[in-house]
Amino acid sequence: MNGWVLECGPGCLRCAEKYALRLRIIEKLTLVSEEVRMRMSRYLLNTLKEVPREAETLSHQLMLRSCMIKKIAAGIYTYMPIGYRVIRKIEAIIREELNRENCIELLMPAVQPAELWKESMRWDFYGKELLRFKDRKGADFCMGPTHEEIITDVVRRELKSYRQLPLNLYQIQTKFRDEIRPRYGLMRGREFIMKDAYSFDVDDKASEKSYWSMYHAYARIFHRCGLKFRAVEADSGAIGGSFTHEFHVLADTGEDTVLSCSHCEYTANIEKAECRQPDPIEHGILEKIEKKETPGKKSVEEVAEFLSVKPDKLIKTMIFSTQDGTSVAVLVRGDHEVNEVKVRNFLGLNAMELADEDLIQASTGGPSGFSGPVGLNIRILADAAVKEMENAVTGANEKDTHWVNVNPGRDFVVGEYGDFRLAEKGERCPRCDKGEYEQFKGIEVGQVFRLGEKYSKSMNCSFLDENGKDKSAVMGCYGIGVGRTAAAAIEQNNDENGIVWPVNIAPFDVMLLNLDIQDDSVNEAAQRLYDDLKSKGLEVLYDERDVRAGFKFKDADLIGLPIQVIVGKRGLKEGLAEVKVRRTGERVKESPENVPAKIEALLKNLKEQEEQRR
RNA sequence: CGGGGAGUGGCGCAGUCUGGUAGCGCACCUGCCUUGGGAGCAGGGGGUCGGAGGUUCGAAUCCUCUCUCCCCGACCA
Repeated sequence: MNGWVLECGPGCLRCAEKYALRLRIIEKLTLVSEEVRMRMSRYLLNTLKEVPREAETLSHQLMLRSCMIKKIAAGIYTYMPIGYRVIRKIEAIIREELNRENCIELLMPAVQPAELWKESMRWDFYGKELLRFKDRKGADFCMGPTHEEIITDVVRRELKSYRQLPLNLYQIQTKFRDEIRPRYGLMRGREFIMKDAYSFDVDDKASEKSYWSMYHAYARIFHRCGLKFRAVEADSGAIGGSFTHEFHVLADTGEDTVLSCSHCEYTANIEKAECRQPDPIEHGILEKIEKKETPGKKSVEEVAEFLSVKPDKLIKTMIFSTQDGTSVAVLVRGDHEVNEVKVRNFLGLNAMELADEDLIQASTGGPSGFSGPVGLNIRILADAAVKEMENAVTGANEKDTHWVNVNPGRDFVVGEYGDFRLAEKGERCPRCDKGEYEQFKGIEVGQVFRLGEKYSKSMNCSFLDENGKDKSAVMGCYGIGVGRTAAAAIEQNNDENGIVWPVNIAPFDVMLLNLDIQDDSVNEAAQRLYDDLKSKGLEVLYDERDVRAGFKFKDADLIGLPIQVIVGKRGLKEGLAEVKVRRTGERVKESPENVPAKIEALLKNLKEQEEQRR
């Protein structure tokens, strides 16, 4: 093409000095490779005007349209050059922040032998999510969905003395989980890049310290990624452990629901969110219990309407079947919902499900829709709010019949009262007296988790303490979904024209648009700008393709680099280039010499704003 | 795993009911023209119609089996 066909590179003596400078900058940025000139015509970045049918969510659509990822199979993607740059940026931030907390990076195998999983008892416990296969000798292996087994094995071989602790090891690696239903692109893939870290400490107290140091590292990481997020208290699930926080990026398309107090710091996953103890009521006259016919009225709404009472006068009775085949009744107020996670944790169960028609009939003597606690002979749990109910309505355990004027204590006995319902937005905060719950949708991008001695005990990872006594290491594990973080960032930063990358994780800083590649003076100015920007350490994608201006504008907006520099015949006539801020659409004209400084100032500004976001 | 839907060129789709030798838009290549928000005209390349079997003179189209993908639900760090 015109004038700059000659590539200069590391071998070019004329540019040797400039080159050395670039290499130094690159090292600092911890990006592995940097091309001499990021020319769009020589890059691999084919944008799509139309949205592939498979893409449901915005981030997925935009990633496909901007050529960040290509699907190879369900939940399995290639990270295309521009997508991979984003991944590397996020990884670089993670590395910096973890290293600052004295975490040490290593890399464990993706393929893991079954024997370690059998040792930790998870070979049988982990379901089909674990992709298993045999080698040529018939030995069992799996693709690692997580690395507790491997890291515990690694550390138990090395760990001898309490003097070696604390220890926190991490890796950034591709994991595989054979999800039932992968979807939403990188948001929920089967193969995905994850940072996982594991801490080892002498005791609970030290482990808690490690936990909070990771918690704070995570907060810094997501702030630096320019994301609005919340650290939420979460259910510790089947892995077991005392407490855990999930980091959720706030986005309407998130799959998780998060409740957060408007006044205090309390924030929790809806599975975990506590309900405030109900205020005691003033007791009135207890009416006489009475049977009413309620033909065909099964749901709370139907019964309430039929009997002309409010739903909160009803006691909803849910029958669950447990692992051992017994059934449990859970009572909640008619306008509340049972929180199965809370019930399951209270009962110490791994699995529990709603009873089917047969079991309901067998447990209560009546059909579903008419269950109630009166005369019920199975274990009964009740939400605290039920205790404060009077003259309530509930099923009579026979077809088309309900009791009215039912009173707890008088007409039925509850085994245990507790917090068994889902919290809702607008409710008063359980922790402070001033706030109420606000609700968010969130994308879980990270989790910090205390494992205790679960793995160190079963796999015998121990050390000698200062008294020469053998002790199990106290562990914690900490994950960040790297690809999911990228997807969440798009979910949170976009407009009708495309992606709006936060500065710190944008694939490049600047999109340089050359609008008149036939014009020598424009070429010369654009090229000089390119070199000036690069020498300032900025990452520039140079669009010098032979396409119309409109095409370049559309692509630039779609790809969403924070800053666009537009060089064209028109502006250059007045000696000016144009600088556009993608996020705000703000445009300023500057003489080319001033452009680099202007951009640096704009980027600094953007960065500060983004890192402050909450 | 239950329910629903779809597989036709790189992407988005029509054609399938009623069988007759595959088409449109975008993208790509060539030329002209145009050139600050995804231009226009002309020409061109590319598809064993997911796969296997069957029916038929003839199958993208009808039948059987199979694979893959998507959506809803249940599940899940």
